[in-house]
Amino acid sequence: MNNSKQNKPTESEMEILQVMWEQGPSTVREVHEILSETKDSGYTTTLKLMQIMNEKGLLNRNDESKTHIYTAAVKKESIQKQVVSKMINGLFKGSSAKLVMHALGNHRASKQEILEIKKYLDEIENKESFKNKK
Amino acid sequence: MNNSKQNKPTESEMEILQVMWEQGPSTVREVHEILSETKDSGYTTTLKLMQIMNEKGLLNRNDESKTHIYTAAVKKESIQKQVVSKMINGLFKGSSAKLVMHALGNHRASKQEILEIKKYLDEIENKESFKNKK
DNA sequence: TTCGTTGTACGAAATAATTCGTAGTAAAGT
DNA sequence: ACTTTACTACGAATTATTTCGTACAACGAA
Repeated sequence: MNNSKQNKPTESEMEILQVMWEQGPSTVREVHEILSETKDSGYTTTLKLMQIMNEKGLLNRNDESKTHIYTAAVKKESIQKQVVSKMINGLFKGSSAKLVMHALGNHRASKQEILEIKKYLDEIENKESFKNKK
Repeated sequence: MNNSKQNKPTESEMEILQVMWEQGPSTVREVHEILSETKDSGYTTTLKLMQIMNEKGLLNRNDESKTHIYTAAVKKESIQKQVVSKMINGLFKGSSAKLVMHALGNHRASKQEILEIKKYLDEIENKESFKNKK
């Protein structure tokens, strides 16, 4: 069933996943090109990493043609969830509210975003009271 | 100047910091005791880690008495900020709102917490419009 | 004083993660 | 056909992190 679980990506693997989520299916060269903008490890390093990630089930690979095409095998949302959870439980002792305020405190959100969040909060509240009524 | 920067704690170091923030100044034994509840490495492992953290400037140490007393040398808030920022920039591409909704989506917040967040959002909005008026 | 207990120090082994060198292969140019 | 170029594979070196064994010092009890 959940094959996307349990293998939590390392730091470098995360960097690669982030590129893949942005770019969609890519070759090693493409990924490496983007990575090089902010990092200076060699091409074979990226290659090796992606091979490992394939073994781990983090990436899928199509090797029909000589130049292989990789695809993210884990959903961004699932990793986000994993990371956020860990953070709430560890650093914020279970209080998502604390995390939320920290997030908003450090990265000023636009008016537009604030509205969205409020709307979202309303939805949650409604769901809550609905549940309580049942 | 900023000696609390640059040395980002490793995974295990974070665990120790979390204990220290909860408990305040502690001995190695005290920290280790708590850690053992969820982990099974030996006493000297914790000791070594804390010694390293002291060298790195993550912990301060009072060694007047035979049994040394350690204290967190970095503020919880500063590490939280660091971690949250990294996450927003990496996983959430700069949108704190996205992170916020993920956080709230995964960890149901209490009515009380939701109110707090709303209040906080109002404050932000006000600050914003104040700034704009100037 | 002599033990047993509780500590620290610290080298070094074990493990994890990252990085690269080198070999080999297919495709494209000349 | 030969050379260059663009790939993959993969072992192995390097570096980072975690873990522990062992030595030794201080302290309190017998």
